[in-house]
Amino acid sequence: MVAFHEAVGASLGVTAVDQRALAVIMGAGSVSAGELAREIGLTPGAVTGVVDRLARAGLARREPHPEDRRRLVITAAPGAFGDTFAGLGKAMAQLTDRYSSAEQAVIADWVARTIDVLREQTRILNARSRP
Amino acid sequence: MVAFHEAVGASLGVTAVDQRALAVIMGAGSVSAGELAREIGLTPGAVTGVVDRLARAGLARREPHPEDRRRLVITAAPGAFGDTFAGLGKAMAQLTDRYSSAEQAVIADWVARTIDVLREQTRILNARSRP
DNA sequence: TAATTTAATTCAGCATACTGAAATGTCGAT
DNA sequence: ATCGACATTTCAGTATGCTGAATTAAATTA
Repeated sequence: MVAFHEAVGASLGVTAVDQRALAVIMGAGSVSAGELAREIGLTPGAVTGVVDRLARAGLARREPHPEDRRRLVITAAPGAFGDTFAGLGKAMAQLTDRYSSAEQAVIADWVARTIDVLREQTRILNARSRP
Repeated sequence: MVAFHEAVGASLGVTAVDQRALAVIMGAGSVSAGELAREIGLTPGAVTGVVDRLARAGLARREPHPEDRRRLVITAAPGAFGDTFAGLGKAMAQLTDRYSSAEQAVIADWVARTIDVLREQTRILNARSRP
């Protein structure tokens, strides 16, 4: 999975950090530059570059905030990963079809819990290395 | 999962490439510096740095080749990820216990097939970006 | 034995992305 | 209307890791 993400990055000209930023953006729906900076642990100055690269790759949009003209509204571009993830989506859909709905439920449960485990372990590691 | 790997890297002072190199080393059992260079797509000069970092982190060993003294025998250090992955291993073992052996079989099957899908999609992406 | 090829390392030069600070433009409060 | 606070960008300086070439050492070939 890590190799796949590296390949996606190389293919689109974005870094690993950029992709994590995009995940944050998609998770939140939309964020400001400052929120993004706090969320991914970078300075505001670095976020400009992150959003630049995501926008250039067609993965995110940078729009003015309707009420506060200092702020940005950063959103994921609709169908952001379109071409890049189309192959994966199709292959995974095909894979899913091999299982009964009961089996799919078990798999979904396991995946959700595995994500929780990874999140927690990531938190622990990060706490250890930058306390 | 990508965030976890980044955290592992930060915690051990190794890069994403280093970790992929380690995966290659573990997969092959042992490799020479030149083989590693070809495998991960770097110049021999860069491989010196990769092995330096892996060795410094205690993840790999650099030993002389018994028959050809120009070559290196690079191996993964026994119990390489020990501390770093101990928490993950324990948590995942606990998670596994929640499922019946029939369910575990379904999950294992899905994971194996998902890995195949990711491998294939990675191959396709890499072929597209560096043809 | 001498010449050539091969393996790994070193090093200068280069590219990339981050930090920290200054600059710009905008909001809210007095 | 002015002042201070805030959001983002810009920019110089810095760190990191890669390439490509030169270097060292060892094996192979003549």
